[in-house]
Amino acid sequence: MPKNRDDPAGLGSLEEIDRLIHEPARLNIVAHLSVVECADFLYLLRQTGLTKGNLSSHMSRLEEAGYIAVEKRFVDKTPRTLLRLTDQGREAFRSYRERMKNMLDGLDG
Amino acid sequence: MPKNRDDPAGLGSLEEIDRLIHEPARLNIVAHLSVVECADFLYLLRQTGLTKGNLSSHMSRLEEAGYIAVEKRFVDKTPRTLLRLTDQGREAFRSYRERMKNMLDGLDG
DNA sequence: GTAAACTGGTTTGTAGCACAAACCGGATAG
DNA sequence: CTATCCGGTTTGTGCTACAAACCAGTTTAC
Repeated sequence: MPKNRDDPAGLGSLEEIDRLIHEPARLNIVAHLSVVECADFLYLLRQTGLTKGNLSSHMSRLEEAGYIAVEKRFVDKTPRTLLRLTDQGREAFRSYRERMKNMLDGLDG
Repeated sequence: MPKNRDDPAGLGSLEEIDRLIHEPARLNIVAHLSVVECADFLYLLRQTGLTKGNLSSHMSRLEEAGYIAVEKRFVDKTPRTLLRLTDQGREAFRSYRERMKNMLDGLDG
């Protein structure tokens, strides 16, 4: 790993951190999606512990960024919103984890 | 590691994330301090790439939280500000890293 | 001298954002 | 008909990260 005189802690990667993913609420959402492939609004609501409004707005932000795809359907007359990570979102998350891990690993011998 | 039916991704720890440390600018500062034990303002300014105002205000927040100790001295008629992690700050950072690592490790098999 | 520029920061103003409360359309219950 | 629940969205607000402006003191130029 590159860790030279000007970057003794190997922390250069911190400057390029993706804040859209770094935010805990969204990190929570994205991490859950990364493991289940597809989840509905209510499932994420329970798992993340977010409020509905919060989940909704973070969902919108992730969608605008192209990190998740949102599909709204009706099942038995009631709406159901399905979320899934896009390839772009999956890659962004992979990259985020890599950076973060590099930083954390670089610190404790 | 506890990873039960209600927390399939082992993400419970995200709810207790220390936002004071999680913020990239401060994570940057704290991580640097964790590795050098003691640094002055100008060194951190260069290493972190923050502006002076930014570094100053984050420094204040970390100090108020008791995470760092700030010592202001005069050296050759010019002011010098030294920062170092307190035991509390060191422990908070250790805990942060642990949570973060657990989460990241729990995701990629 | 004294004015101008530099040094080592701090304070101030503002734009953005996370959060929860209030809201909303539709389905179901009484 | 009214009320209540379901599955969310929109709105209001308080916080905060950020950089620009500022400031006390020091060195340099003249």
